[in-house]
Amino acid sequence: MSKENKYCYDYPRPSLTVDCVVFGFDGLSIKVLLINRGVEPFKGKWALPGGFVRMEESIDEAAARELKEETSIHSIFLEQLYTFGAPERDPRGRVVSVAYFALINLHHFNAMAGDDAQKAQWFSLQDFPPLAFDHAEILRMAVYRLKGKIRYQPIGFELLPEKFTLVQLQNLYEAVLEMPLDKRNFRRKMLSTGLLIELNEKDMRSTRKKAQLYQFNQEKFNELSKKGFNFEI
Amino acid sequence: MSKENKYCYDYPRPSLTVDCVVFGFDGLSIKVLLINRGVEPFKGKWALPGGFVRMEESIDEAAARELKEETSIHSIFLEQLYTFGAPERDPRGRVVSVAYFALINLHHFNAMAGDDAQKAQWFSLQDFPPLAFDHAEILRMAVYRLKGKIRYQPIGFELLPEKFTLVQLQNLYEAVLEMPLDKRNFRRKMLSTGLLIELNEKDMRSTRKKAQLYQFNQEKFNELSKKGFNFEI
DNA sequence: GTTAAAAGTGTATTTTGTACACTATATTGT
DNA sequence: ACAATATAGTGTACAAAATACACTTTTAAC
Repeated sequence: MSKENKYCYDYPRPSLTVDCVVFGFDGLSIKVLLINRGVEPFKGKWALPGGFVRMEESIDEAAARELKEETSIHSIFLEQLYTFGAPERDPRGRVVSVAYFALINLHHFNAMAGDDAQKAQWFSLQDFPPLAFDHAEILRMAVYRLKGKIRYQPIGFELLPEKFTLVQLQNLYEAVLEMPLDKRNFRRKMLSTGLLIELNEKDMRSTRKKAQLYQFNQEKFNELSKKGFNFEI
Repeated sequence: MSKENKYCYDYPRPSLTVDCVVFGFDGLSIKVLLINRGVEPFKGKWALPGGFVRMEESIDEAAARELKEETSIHSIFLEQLYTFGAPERDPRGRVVSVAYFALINLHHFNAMAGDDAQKAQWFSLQDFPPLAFDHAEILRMAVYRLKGKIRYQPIGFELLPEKFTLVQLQNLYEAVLEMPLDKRNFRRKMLSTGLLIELNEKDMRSTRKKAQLYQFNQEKFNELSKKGFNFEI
């Protein structure tokens, strides 16, 4: 059981895995990253990146490690979602899985993963293949969490490049919430949080009018959070 | 690993436990139910009720079973909170624990548990003993969840008897949120949800003016929830 | 019947949310 | 060079919700 085995109870026990729901945003819609399984069970099927938790690592560490091993993704927003433990969820036997919820911006992903992760592919949330195990249920819960959380935590910025325009930010919110938002009201509300740094630059990618660039003010958010400030959009 | 062992991977694996944070309300303050441990490690210390997950049961079932075994409590509000998996959280070795979050009203508890659960005791959240393992951290997260959730989900009713007065309900909210609330605003807001059934009875326990009794309208809440209604206090 | 304890009630003000349409700027095409 | 076009950016009126605030009613105890 462990080096310090004073009170060992050797009950039969479930295996423990982690599974990561990684969301990305391409400017138009939210995508989820799936892996084509190379081994049985569900060989050839699409699944969430994940794997077994090792004895010496925390489950947070296991999630980060598996994500890196399977997709080359590292150093991104990653938090625990929910633990799935129905007895028959895995045909290999009793496997309990701690699901994680991750956000990445696709430019960051392309830089990091490159052609490294051939088995990984982004899928639209409106149109994705059948998933292995109970991963469809995990994905459903992750989408629900994302929709809920983006309204009261400034996590949307994790899905955008460091410098972004208000139009990009609004497109992101509209994609996540699956509803149109009023441009003027959205801008007023977002700017009134005081969490956007207005940069001395314009967005050079546009072929039309250049948009103002902003950056998320993480320090200010941390500071305000301590004082009980609540982000709400 | 299991009867159907086609793809068995026999990695060393963590043990899996469940721990339940049970909250009760005595009319004045929120209490948490703790168990005095009869066995090592932490023998004689106070801990959250919980125990090992069995091979054939889901983790939800394990939480309900352990709660019943250790405190005689059954059929109460019980939902998953978070999974704790730091490698050194248990001196017995690698033990990952799925924490649950439960609400019960104390009259219900007394009827159910009676003198059965001598080892169990209610403690104030302001003044509780040192806890075994990382249970203080689990409790901290449960309190945080309770405070957050009571504002956007009608879970407070789980802590009250079936029939309650608005004064009782307000006292509960004030105890959970640790802040005074305005009586008239609270009543208006609560009644405007349409989720309270006004009963044709008065509270007979008071020796002064009798208060109107209400009951939570679960069916109406279910119905409204389907239509995207949001409870908010 | 006076007192005391607890329940119950309404309004004015401030803040926040919502609905809504045009102007400004930079590039493209002629 | 100028007209057309695509995108960014801007303000106000109205409705709804949150907040602040103090007295009256009821019932039992004495």
